[in-house]
Amino acid sequence: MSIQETLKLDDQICFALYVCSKEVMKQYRPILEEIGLTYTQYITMLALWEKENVTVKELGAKLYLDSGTLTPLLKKLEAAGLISRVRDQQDERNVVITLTSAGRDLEQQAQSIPCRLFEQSEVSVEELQSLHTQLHRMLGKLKGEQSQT
Amino acid sequence: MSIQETLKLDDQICFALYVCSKEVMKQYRPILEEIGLTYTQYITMLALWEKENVTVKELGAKLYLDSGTLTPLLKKLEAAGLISRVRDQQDERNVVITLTSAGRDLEQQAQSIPCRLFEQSEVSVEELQSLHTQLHRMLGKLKGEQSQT
DNA sequence: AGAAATTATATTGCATACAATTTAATTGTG
DNA sequence: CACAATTAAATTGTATGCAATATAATTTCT
Repeated sequence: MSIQETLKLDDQICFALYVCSKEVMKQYRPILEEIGLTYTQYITMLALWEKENVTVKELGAKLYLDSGTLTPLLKKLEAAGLISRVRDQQDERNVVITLTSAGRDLEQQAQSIPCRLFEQSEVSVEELQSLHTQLHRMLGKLKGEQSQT
Repeated sequence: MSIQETLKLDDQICFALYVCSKEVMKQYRPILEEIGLTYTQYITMLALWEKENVTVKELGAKLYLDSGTLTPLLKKLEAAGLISRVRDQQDERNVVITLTSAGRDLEQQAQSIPCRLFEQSEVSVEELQSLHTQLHRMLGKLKGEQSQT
């Protein structure tokens, strides 16, 4: 009776998460289009601006994506001139991702994006903060279970 | 300095939402596989168990999906014998979705799914409730903006 | 009534996601 | 050292998602 004991769509937290995530991505789309990135390409660049010279594996761990998704995506970013993909001479199994100068320059243009999104969101800082905290907590639980299995 | 004023990946609420949604869907996958549904097919069936005899348009509004996604998905559910897609005699533009008896029977097998997910989630009812409320509130804001535009 | 505008699906094209398999390189072991 | 096991990417196949376009049916408007 409390929670999760019915099949009603709007009672499903999974559905709220799914829709909320998609709607937020929809807000990003026109803004990211200005700098020529899709949403997934954007979070990939965020990860690389934070730390480059990473392998596909490391990048995938941070982004929760596997090589099946990343390989073609990284090839597109490479074709766009934002990154380079080079086999590690030390261990040829690894492909190391580096930013090009164009990729590094793009960070400046992206600086304003979080603020722009926040401003158009009508949501208070407290509410976002609280949501953020809860999502991270839940994520921790989800990851914990998996390693348990 | 407070929130959303940096490009750090883990500071982005959009990323927390995106990852959390994917991880939750990952939890569902093996359970839904038992009844032969993907996650999107599952939420589509949830919507239909609640109210059938709906058009693709109405279903799309409830699920936040357009005909480009729904048409092929509904054809698969039809091929699986769970639903029927029939042109409305009154208005041939509409396609009305109805459950077959197999589709209706499947609801029984799905009854336990929310509970099973909750039990393996390690998250408290209060936490889920709170997250759910906040997601709905944010969703309301996001939808509000769109109609404004 | 008949053309124009609108509406509901379907289709096409592009970009993810992810499981499963393949390939190539490296490591561990007898 | 040779071979099995492991590991990292890439590839293949299936299923979304969504923008843009196409198609067909209905409505509106003159």
